[in-house]
Amino acid sequence: MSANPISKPSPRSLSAARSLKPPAKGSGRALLKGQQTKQAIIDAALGLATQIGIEGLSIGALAEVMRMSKSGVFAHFGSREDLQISVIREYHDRFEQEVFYPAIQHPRGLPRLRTMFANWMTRTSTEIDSGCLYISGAVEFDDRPGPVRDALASSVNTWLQAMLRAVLLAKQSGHLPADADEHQMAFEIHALILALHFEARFLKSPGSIERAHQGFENILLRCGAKSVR
Amino acid sequence: MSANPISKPSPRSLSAARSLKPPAKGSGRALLKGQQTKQAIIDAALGLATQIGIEGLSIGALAEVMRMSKSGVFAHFGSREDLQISVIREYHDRFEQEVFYPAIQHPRGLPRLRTMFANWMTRTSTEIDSGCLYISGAVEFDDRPGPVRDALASSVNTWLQAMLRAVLLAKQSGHLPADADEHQMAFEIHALILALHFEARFLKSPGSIERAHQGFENILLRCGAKSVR
DNA sequence: TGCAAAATAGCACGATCGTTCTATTTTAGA
DNA sequence: TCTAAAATAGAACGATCGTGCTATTTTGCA
Repeated sequence: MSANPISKPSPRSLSAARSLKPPAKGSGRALLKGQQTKQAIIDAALGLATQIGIEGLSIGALAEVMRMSKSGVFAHFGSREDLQISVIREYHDRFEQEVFYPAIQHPRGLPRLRTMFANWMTRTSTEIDSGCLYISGAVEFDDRPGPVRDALASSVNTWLQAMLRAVLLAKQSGHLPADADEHQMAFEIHALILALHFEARFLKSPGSIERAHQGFENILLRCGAKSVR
Repeated sequence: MSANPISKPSPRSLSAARSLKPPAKGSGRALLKGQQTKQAIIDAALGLATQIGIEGLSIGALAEVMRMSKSGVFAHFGSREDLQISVIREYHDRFEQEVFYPAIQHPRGLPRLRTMFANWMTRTSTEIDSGCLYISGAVEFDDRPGPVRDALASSVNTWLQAMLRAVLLAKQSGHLPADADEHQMAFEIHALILALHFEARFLKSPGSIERAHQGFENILLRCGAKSVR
């Protein structure tokens, strides 16, 4: 809707706000103790969720990791659903920071598109040991309506839209021929990431990263992309 | 290992063996009552598992669907793990019947490869309302070792190997150029199926089937496939 | 330093989970 | 038809789940 396809960076998505250091005197409003632990809980919850899934996330296990009581953890969230949504938001913010923002530093067109894909791939292959919340979440909530699914779908769509826009910009910059189908390209790029995740993480088959990268180049090649690097 | 990349059809994978009719007099060994209900339980369990996942499968819910007692259901399996593995085997058999066997009726090369992909796509898009056990299972068990994961990975690998072999045969038949990279092609084909499942089932975005089909043709086009239909 | 407020702990609840045990019913074959 | 075996039911178990409720502790500010 707005000019920026990914939501503007909120204060809490900055790494400074996520630190557990005592309130920095000079930096505006400091986090109260409660907010600090809440953020720490969300961090731990994200770690658990990327391993066992959003649905598998349990308050008991989370409390054990945090060395807190169940009710102590629970009190920070109105319900389990709230916790799940908080985790999704946290993942969204990190995804933004690690994949999207670094990419839009590059000039629009193929350079930016290439960086986006590279960052996305890096994140996916980093997650070989931790799991992608968007992918596992899609499987867990594909026919389970509710606010958690909505939050998940919203984040995924936001990112896919950003990707689509990057392809479109490449076309408008003349890096791609005018008859290139940006939707088709975005679909195929997304497909490569999914295959990378599946084959690397589940099947543990080597060479998946190289194949995903090659697949990306194949798409550009077929579309007749100019040799812009 | 053997000549046939997919395991030979076992008697129990035939649809006749899955029917609940009283033992057919003339057709060899009839199923005992217990085996019939066991098969009916597995059928119902597969239905549940494709909706809520293999891990989400619970004996209580299954008993309710079957209108049986929990212990009555449980007695057919030594454990929940056994039930889960039985469900995976059932899925494997159906996948074979609906995707693999019809395809190898076609002449090797592009015709067979095209049929394989078409059947695979049909199954995936049929499953828009039920979920693919291989995909959801991969997410659920990607870092959870054990016999269930092993059974799942074995089935998936068997099918992917069959797919790879079909690509190789297309190359050997001269339908694809000699320098075509069959592993790369198989990777990209798998990717399209995953994207179809993700976008159609989770995002419910229309046109996914057409895009997956187009993606497949793009792969063939890029590789310089002969126009064999 | 004292005090209200915020954060956390402790406990209990009903529900559901997989599993085991023993009884009861149903089946299949002589 | 009779009977041993197979199939199913019923009840109970310990564990874990999310979520309230009420103390107790800790925090931040006047």
